[in-house]
Amino acid sequence: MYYLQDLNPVQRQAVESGEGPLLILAGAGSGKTRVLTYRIAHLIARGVDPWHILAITFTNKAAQEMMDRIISLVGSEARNLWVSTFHSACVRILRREISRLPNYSRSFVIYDAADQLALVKECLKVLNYDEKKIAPKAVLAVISEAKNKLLDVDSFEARAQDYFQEKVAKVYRLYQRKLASNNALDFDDLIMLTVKIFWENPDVLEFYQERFRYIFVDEYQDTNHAQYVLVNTLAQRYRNLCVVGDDDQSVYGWRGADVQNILDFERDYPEAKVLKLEQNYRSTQKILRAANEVVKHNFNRKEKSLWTENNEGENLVLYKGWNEHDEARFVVRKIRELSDLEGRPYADFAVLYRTNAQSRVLEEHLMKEGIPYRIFSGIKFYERMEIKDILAYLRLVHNPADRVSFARIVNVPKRGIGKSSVDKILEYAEEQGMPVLDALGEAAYIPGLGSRAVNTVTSFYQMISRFREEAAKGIPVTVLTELILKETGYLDVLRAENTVEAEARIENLNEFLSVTAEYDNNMEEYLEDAELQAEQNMLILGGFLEQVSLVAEIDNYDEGEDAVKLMTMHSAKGLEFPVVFSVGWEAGNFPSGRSILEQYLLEEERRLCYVTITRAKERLFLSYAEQRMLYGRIQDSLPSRFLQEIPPEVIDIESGEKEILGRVFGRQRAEDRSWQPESGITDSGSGKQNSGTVWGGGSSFSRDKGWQEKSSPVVKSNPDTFRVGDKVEHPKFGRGIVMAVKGEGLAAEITVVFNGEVKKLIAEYARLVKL
DNA sequence: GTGACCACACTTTTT
DNA sequence: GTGTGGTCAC
Repeated sequence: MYYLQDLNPVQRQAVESGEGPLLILAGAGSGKTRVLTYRIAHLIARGVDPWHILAITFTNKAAQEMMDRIISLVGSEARNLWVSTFHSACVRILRREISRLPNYSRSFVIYDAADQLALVKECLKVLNYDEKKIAPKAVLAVISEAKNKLLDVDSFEARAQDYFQEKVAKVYRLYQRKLASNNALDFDDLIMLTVKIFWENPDVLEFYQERFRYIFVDEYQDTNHAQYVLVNTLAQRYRNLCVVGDDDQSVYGWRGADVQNILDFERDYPEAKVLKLEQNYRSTQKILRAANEVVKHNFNRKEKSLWTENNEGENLVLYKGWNEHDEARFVVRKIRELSDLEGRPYADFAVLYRTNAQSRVLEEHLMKEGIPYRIFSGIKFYERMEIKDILAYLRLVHNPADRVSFARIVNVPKRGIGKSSVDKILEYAEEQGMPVLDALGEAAYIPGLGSRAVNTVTSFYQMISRFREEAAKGIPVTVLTELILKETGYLDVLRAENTVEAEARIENLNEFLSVTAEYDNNMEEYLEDAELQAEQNMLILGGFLEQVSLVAEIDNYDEGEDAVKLMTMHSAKGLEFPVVFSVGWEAGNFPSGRSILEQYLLEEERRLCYVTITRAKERLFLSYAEQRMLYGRIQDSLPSRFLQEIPPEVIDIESGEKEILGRVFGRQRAEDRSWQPESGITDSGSGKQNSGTVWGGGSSFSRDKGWQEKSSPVVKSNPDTFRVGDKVEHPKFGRGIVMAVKGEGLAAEITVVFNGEVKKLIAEYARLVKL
C-alpha cells in the first residue's frame, strides 16, 4: 500500500496486523493518530465495510479530524464510519433505543453541570436536607462517581456505608426520578443507560455487536469503568478491539478514569497483540529528556523509554517571576521577541496553565501588548448567561417536560411570573404527572394562582406553543432562534439596557446565530442520517441541541488562526505546539495543593507534567511566581517540585532581577508596589521585603542538590516565619509539610500535614523547626 | 413580585 | 477579588 512507506516498522506492524485484540502503547508524539487512521484505512482498503467500524476519540474535534483523514486516504465511502466520542456515540444509540427504558422518550435533552446542580438543589429541598450540611456539589460528585462505576440507585443504596452516603442515596433516587420526569439525561447517564439497555435487551446488544465488528478506542488510559464496560461488551462477539493509549498520559483519574483499564488489557484479552511505539517525532532531545526524567519519578507505571532522532534542540528555560504579573510580562516579552527575531507566527505559541483562573493575568498582558490570543477554557461560550437562556428556550420548545429550562426562562425577560407562581406550577405538573408545558395550558386549574398570574402564564404558554408549531414545521434553527429572541422581547430588553455588558451579550447572541446557521447548512447530512422520518422535523432542533451540549471548548480549536493559544494543561492533551510556555510552576498550584497528600494524586499531577512538557516541539519555557494573588490575598510560594526533577543541564534559569531593578526605578514602580503585601499572611508582617530572594542572589539550581536558597543579602527570614510548602519537624509529630499559614508572627496559625495527619499549630507554642 | 444589599464560597482539571 | 444566592424592604 502506497501509504505504508511513511511508517516505521512498529507503526507498520500496528497498521497491518490482522484481526483480534490489539493494544498499542503509544508514547507522546509517537504518531499514534497516524497509526490509528492508517489502520482503519487499511481495513477498509482490505474490503471491510466502514459500516462495521466504530472509532472512539477523546474529543469531537479529534473525531472530525480522523474522519477527514480517513476519507482523504480511502475516499468518501468511509462516510459510513462511526467516529465519535463516547458521549456522542451513546447519544446516537440512545436516540434510537431509549424507548427501551421506561419513562424516557427520544426527545430527551442533556443536562450540563449547571442543570444538574439546579436539579440536585431541588431534590435537597424536597427531602428537607440542609444545603449547608450536605453540599449539592459534593452530592453530585458522589452520584457521578457512582454512575461512572455503573452503580444504579439500588446498588448504590445497598452499598451506602455511612450517614452521608445514605443521604446521597436518597438524593440519587429522587434525582434520577426527576431526570426521567424531565426527560433529561446527565453526562454520566449517557454511558450508564446505554450499557443498561445493552444488558437488558440482548437483541439490541446483538444488533450493535454485529454492526460494530471493529472497534477502536483512542486514549484508552482515560476511560472510566462505565466506558470500559461499554466497549468491552460491544467487542465481546468479534473481539476486534484495538485500543491505543499511554499510561503516562492518564490525567483524568479525578473524573473516574481508571489507568488499570489499559494495564489490564492483556489480562482481558490473553490473545492480544501488544505493540509499543517509542519513537517520538515531535520534540527535541532536550525536551524529551526532561519529560522522561520527570515521569520516571512515578512508581506506578509501565517502564518505557521514549527516544527521538530529532535535533538536540535548545535548552529549556525557567523563568523566576516575582509575581504573576512579572511572569506574564515575561511570556509576552518572549513571544514578542521570538515573533520579531525568528519571524514566528503567533499561532506557534501556546501558554498552558494548571487552573483556569490563571488565564486572566495573561490575557490582560497580551491585550496590553496587542498580541492576538485565544482562550480555550475558562468561562465557556455555552455557559454564558444569555446563551444558556436562549438554549433553555430552545430546549423547552423541544422537550416540554424540561422543568429546569422552564424554570430558567419563564420569567426571563421579566413578565411578572414570580417564584411563588413558578413553584405552584411545578408542583401542579408534578402532581398531575404531566410535562410542565402542558400544565401551563391548564393555568386556570392550578390551585393558588391568581387571575393576573393565570393571564400571564397563559400568554407565555401560547407563545411557547407557537414556537413549537414552528419547530414542528421544520424551520431552520436559526429562524426559530431569531423568532424567539424577537417574540420574547429578549433582544429588546438587552438593547434598552444600553450598557457595554448588554452590548457584549447581543454580540454573543449573534455569535450563537452563526453557530445555528452553520448547523442549518449541514442539516441535509444529518437528516439522511436520522433514520426516524416521523419525528424528523423535531429532530432538526434536537440534533442541534445535542450537538451543542456535547461540544467541548477545545472542539473550537482552529489551527489556522494566527493567535497565541491559552488553555489548561488538561485541554492541551493531544495537541502540539512549536513553542510552549507553561506558567505557575509553584508548589500548591502545580502540583495542586490537594494532590500533595496522596501519592496516587501526586503521580497524576506528574503525568500532567509529562503531558505538558511533551506538547512542545522546539522550545519550552517554564515559569513560576514567588508571590501570587490568590483569592484576593497575596500568597508566597516555592517552586514546583517537578522543576527539581528536570535535569539541570537541559534547563537555563532566567530571573526577573534585571528587569525588576529597571522597573523599580522607572515608571512601573507604583504599579508593582501595589502587589506588595499590605497585611496578612505573607510574611512576618513587619513591612520588610519578603525573604529577599528576588532582590538578592535568590535561589539557585545545583546539579546534585537541586534547588538551593542562597543566603540572601537582604533579610534572612525570621525563624518564626513559615511558608506554604516548608518542610518542618515537630518534636512529637515528626516531619511534615506546611499547608497553610494564617495570621502572622508568633500568633500565626500554621497548618501542617504530618504523615497524612493534618494539624493546626500556633507558631508561638508549637516547637516547629524548619528543615 | 421586584430590586438592592450582604454574605460567602470559590480554584484543580471536563465529557 | 468576583460571582452567586439568599434575605429583606418596598
